[in-house]
Amino acid sequence: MPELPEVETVVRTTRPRLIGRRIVAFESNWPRQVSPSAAEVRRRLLGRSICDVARRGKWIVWRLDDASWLLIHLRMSGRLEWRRRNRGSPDAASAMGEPRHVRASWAFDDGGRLVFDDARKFGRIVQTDDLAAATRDLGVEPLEPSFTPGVLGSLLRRRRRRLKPLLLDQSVVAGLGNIYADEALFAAGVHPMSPSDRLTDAQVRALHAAIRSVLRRGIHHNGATIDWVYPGGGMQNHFRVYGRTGAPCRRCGTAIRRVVLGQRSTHFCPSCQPRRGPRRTAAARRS
DNA sequence: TGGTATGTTCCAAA
DNA sequence: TTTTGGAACATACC
Repeated sequence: MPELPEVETVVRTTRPRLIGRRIVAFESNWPRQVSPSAAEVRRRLLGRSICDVARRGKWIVWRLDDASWLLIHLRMSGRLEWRRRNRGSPDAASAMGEPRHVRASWAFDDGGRLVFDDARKFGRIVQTDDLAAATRDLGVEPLEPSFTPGVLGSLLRRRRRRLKPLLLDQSVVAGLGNIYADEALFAAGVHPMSPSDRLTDAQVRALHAAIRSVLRRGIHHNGATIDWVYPGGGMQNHFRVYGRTGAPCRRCGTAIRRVVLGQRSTHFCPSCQPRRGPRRTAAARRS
């Protein structure tokens, strides 16, 4: 379920229940996803209190009272879910709908228990004393004031890459994923295969505004519910291109096309997102 | 059965 | 050097 809006929703909904809580237990059933190691993370977490819950790109960031940090990445299928403290039989737990793929869990001093459920085991849990080092490779935060059209333009123009894979590169812009990249490119009216150094200033400004707009809309709708992984969001009802292959473009009626770029499905309107850029009027050419 | 999946990393090749 | 493609990770769903 995890792109920036979904992660932000998780952060906002878990924050009030996590801040001030002391961690009294940590368990991991899939040590490969825990760094530096499950034992070390448990040793470092036990007894610590959570001072803040934030987000950096697609990472959930817990600040602990010893100035250390716990980072959680949901990757493709991770989710955090509150459970009551497990004190019944396994049957009782399953009757309560215990998630089927619990890979890790935290118990807190108020009796709460948070589980990390992750069918595909791609998720990551990282303990660190150096947040800056741990997030060194992440690019600009697209909703921060520092993300300006000028910044985006310079990020795009100092490379020559196709726009779609570039937007998915977390070291360039942190937080965009396959859904919101497609939606942003549509909203900006630019073709996903456009070379990043060939956009006009107007196109850069449009893409900048589109990125912020689709992410804000995603957050407003609590993210998108796409499959069995993430319930609760409503943004999927507002997609203009993602998952709409063959359906008529809501703006012009042209059938939405799907291509594969960088091994990812890419959806776009061939009419609203022309490869050669929008037609320029004679007046615009003269100016 | 095969294709697809909201993510990332690593390596090879162009 | 930069960019791209493929495989890998692991599981579920249609």
